[in-house]
Amino acid sequence: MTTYRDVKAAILERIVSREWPPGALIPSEEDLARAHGCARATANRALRELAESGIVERRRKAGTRVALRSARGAVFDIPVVRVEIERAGKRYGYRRLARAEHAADDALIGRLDVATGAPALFVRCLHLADGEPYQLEHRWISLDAAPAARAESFADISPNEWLVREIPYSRAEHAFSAATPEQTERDLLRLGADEPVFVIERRTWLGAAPVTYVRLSHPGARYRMVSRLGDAAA
Amino acid sequence: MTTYRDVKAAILERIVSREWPPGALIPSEEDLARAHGCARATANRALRELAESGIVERRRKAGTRVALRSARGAVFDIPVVRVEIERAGKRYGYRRLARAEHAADDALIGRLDVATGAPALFVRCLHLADGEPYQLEHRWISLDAAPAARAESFADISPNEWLVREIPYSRAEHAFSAATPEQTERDLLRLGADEPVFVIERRTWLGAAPVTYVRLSHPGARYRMVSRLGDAAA
DNA sequence: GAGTGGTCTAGACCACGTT
DNA sequence: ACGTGGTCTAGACCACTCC
Repeated sequence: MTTYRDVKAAILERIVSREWPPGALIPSEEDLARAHGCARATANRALRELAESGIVERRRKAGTRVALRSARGAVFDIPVVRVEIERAGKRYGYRRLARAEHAADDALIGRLDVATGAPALFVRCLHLADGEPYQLEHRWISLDAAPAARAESFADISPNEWLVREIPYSRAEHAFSAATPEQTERDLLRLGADEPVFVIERRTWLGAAPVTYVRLSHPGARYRMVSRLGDAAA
Repeated sequence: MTTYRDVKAAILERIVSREWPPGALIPSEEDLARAHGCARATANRALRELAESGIVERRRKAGTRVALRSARGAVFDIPVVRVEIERAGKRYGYRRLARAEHAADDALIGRLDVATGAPALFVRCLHLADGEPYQLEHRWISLDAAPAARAESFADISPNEWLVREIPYSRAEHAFSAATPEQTERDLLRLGADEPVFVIERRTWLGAAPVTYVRLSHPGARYRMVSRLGDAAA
């Protein structure tokens, strides 16, 4: 039986061998199905998945071509920080530094995408690995989207973990950057004089409603964010 | 006609409304198909795609559950730098700073994953936006995988762009980090005294053969890498 | 207009893993 | 053992877009 994986591998093999170089036209679904002795749906799934991972580009009538790829689709997993630390074989530590309820001001509106005066909860906390500062978390939670957060002190559980358990989301936006830490941040993360921070920002939505904005900073010199390996490979 | 998108949206809607909270069991493909009056294959595609974007988790026999999601699948596009600059409405500039052929030494072997003594080409160049340094590129190319690079001076075209045009790849690995620049880098990027760099590293393979390792550094305070918005949303 | 991809259907068989 | 997901088939109709 010819599977869609077989077809996918066969196509990838021709691309890799440069028999079909970047820009080349790949046979139509029907031709591929005939050549491999399978149903058109099978060839379709192979091509569709190759297109999803950016290896080929498809257009009706124009056909399927080997993509001239820049470098699309680096996929990153950002795990719960506790899991990340424990997976590295270290002891996880947690300290809540601050918790306060605010009405949204202008600065927050830009980040959390809520209306003026909307109730929001701010939490600052520190995650430690083997007692060493690992990640500093600044978090704003929309109390409209997650009213249950009002009853939670976050003294023992991090907002990160609580949200994962309690509030789903349907859309997320991430940004990565490098920054020079402010004095407070430098002290909390016990950073060296010239050491930068690696910053992950995330905003999530539940349907149309913004749920949370978080800024996670790591000691830059000791942290690397590595992408999941490409799934397109054989 | 009920499409797989309809089914997907209907499921997402119940997740978003918390009718099916994180951890909840979702009806089986067969039940969903019956409920929506569609074929099982249609329900299957809806659930499969939701699983691919990490919204649900599937296990044979155990069924499909709303995922307890950390934050998986932030997808980043890393475009050709020239395109990135031009899309921002700026004038693109390019300067090749160095080009040299080496046999791979230990340091390179760790990064490029080639054998000792394998021939490699090193290129350093600078990309500018409106005359301002934008990105510094350190590149090693395996001459086994891309022998044609030997004939290319890279005086007028960046290795980035040349590789995209000439050599396909089937797998890539990315890492992002923050770093303190060395003096040379600081000068080339015209960085302020305390300004960190945002570093993107990429390794690519063509089948089993390593193709290239590149380190791209940006002025950290002026650069943000933002993820494509989630595709799961309605 | 004609070729290509996009999708649906109804049925089938199999693999896996929980029970 | 049995229920669930994983996949294939053969055929069909439609939508887009290039010529």
